[in-house]
Amino acid sequence: MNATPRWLNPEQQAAWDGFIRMQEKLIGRLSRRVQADSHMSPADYIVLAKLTEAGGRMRFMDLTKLVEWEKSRMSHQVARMAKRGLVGKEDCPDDGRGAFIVATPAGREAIEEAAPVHVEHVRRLFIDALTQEELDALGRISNRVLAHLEKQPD
Amino acid sequence: MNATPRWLNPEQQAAWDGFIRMQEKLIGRLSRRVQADSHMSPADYIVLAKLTEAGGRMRFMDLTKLVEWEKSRMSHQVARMAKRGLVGKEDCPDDGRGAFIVATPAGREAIEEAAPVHVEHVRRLFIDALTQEELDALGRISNRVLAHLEKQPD
DNA sequence: AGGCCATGGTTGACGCATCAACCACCCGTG
DNA sequence: CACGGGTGGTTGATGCGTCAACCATGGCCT
Repeated sequence: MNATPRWLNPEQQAAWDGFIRMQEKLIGRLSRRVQADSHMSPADYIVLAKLTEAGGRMRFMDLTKLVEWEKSRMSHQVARMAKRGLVGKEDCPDDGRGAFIVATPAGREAIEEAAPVHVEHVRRLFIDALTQEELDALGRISNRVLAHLEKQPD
Repeated sequence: MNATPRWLNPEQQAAWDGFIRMQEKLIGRLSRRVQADSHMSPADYIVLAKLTEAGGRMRFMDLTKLVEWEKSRMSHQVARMAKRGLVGKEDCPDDGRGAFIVATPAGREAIEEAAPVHVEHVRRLFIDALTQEELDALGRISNRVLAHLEKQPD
């Protein structure tokens, strides 16, 4: 309805385009590497990482909140991982609805093997591209955007 | 194999975590908004945008290269979009294998309606969070990472 | 006790992305 | 002409993410 929508100015456009392109390529490459040399999806990776960091046994919803996912996503994810033997589910005695999700030995082994490879790729593809000042700047910028998002409706 | 893998130092880790978190939330929110108020996926959006920018009619592979996708992805995407009437396919007379992909009137209308809404969300969620200097910094950083990625194997 | 909403978690359908295999046609070379 | 390799494009299987609906239990309030 707006006859002259407020398009981005060239600098804004350049920043946005560059960011999008970079983010797509970087994330894409990283997840394909993880997949290829750990036989794990990024989702598998982060779930196992957070889960084992927390001792390898957690309530479903706690884990879900920890990684900031919605429950349905986690439910599907855990189901797939359970089928592949990376985690198990146990009933919660205190709460009839609840479930614990538990890293299996295979799961622990998988993440311990994957983690150093993963960090090495992060370093190679991302960290090594930038100076520490640039990293700091990016960190600050990211946090500003995050803070902004939380104040924003929707 | 490495007894003491080179973990990231705290500043590096902070930058990486912040970036990842920001990127996930931002992209997630933006694509849900696009979906919700244009009934289009981000993939639909970018394909239609690039296609109409280029006049609304392009060879399949040219379009694929333009958006930097792999052909199978584009093939599936175009098939879905064709089914929904956003684009059409035409045979290429000069090259028996080739295909033109063409924006339909419905496709043009859809993108023209979606574009201002999209840019408004980009502005609201991202641009408005940052100063012009920060945008410039992010743009430079993105380009450095992109350049680095291109030199990197894999 | 009964009723009600919130919480914890699952399910199914659907669209998207990737991989690997495949088909069809073009073109250069012998 | 044949044939071999490269290009253009499709297909099917599989896993991931979202949405909406759903079920079961728990906790509160009267």
